Amino acid sequence: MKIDYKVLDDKIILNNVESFNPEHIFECGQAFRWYREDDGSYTTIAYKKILNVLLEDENTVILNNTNEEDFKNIWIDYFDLKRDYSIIKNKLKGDTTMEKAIDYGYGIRILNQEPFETMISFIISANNQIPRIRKSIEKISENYGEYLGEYKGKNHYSFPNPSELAKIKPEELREIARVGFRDKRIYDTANIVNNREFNIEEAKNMDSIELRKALMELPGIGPKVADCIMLFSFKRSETFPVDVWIKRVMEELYLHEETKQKEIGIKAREIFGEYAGFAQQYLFYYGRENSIGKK
DNA sequence: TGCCAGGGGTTCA
DNA sequence: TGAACCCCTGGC
Repeated sequence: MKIDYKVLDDKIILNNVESFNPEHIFECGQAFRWYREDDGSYTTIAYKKILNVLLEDENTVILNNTNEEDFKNIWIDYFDLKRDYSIIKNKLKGDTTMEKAIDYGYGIRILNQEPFETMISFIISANNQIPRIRKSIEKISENYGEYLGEYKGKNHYSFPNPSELAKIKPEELREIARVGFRDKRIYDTANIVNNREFNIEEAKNMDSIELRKALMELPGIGPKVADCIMLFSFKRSETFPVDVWIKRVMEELYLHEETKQKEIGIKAREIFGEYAGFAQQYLFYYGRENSIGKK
């Protein structure tokens, strides 16, 4: 798929983009490190860069604070820009529910995030709340990441790499980042990744069954967290993470009865097939923003 | 004001 | 299968 863009100063201007809305992308639950600015744009930290994303108009997106080299090396893949989302949408629009969800979150794209950061972030997410998860990740970055600079009046830091985080003792993580009982899980997983017992580069080449199994052997990673990591940082778009929100949405809109988590994952793959991961994001955003299934 | 439930699940018995 | 779990916020 051809990408229509031009470079202007420190900006990349994306023209004629379909399916790209920063609000949908960042607030559909896949990422934690973004900040909504006063002008409605989003500033995000990834791959040791500070990037600002503005929806200029219906068909134009501006990537601020970057350059063509980073665009080609990082952001095209990060934003999944080579993928034609109209194909996915057409494939998924088999029922009125999904049609509504897609119309609502039409600008969602699944980001390709950094595996290690994604692993730790979703370990933190267990039995936790989004504002607190974000705070913990921010504290970890501030204290153990690299200073990247200031943007729009705020200092930004990279997420620490495995060798940096592996050094931090559980007690300190708990104290500084307020991660609670997840402290040891983070410490242990960071060390396992750091000493290559779990090798991220090798993991990229595993088939999905093997990868899921390997991830679930890590402390703090169960079925749901493993699925999130696979979908958001290992490009496994057939994966359908089942959290409490998706459980409610699926039960209310598709299954019409109480169903076990594992069963929901299986049914979802039957219904949505190879694009189950995209379906999950559309449903999550639609369901959560509209409080579907909430008692 | 103060108490209590509940949260992007995982782990351990 | 079920209880426990840090911590924090929102609701009463």
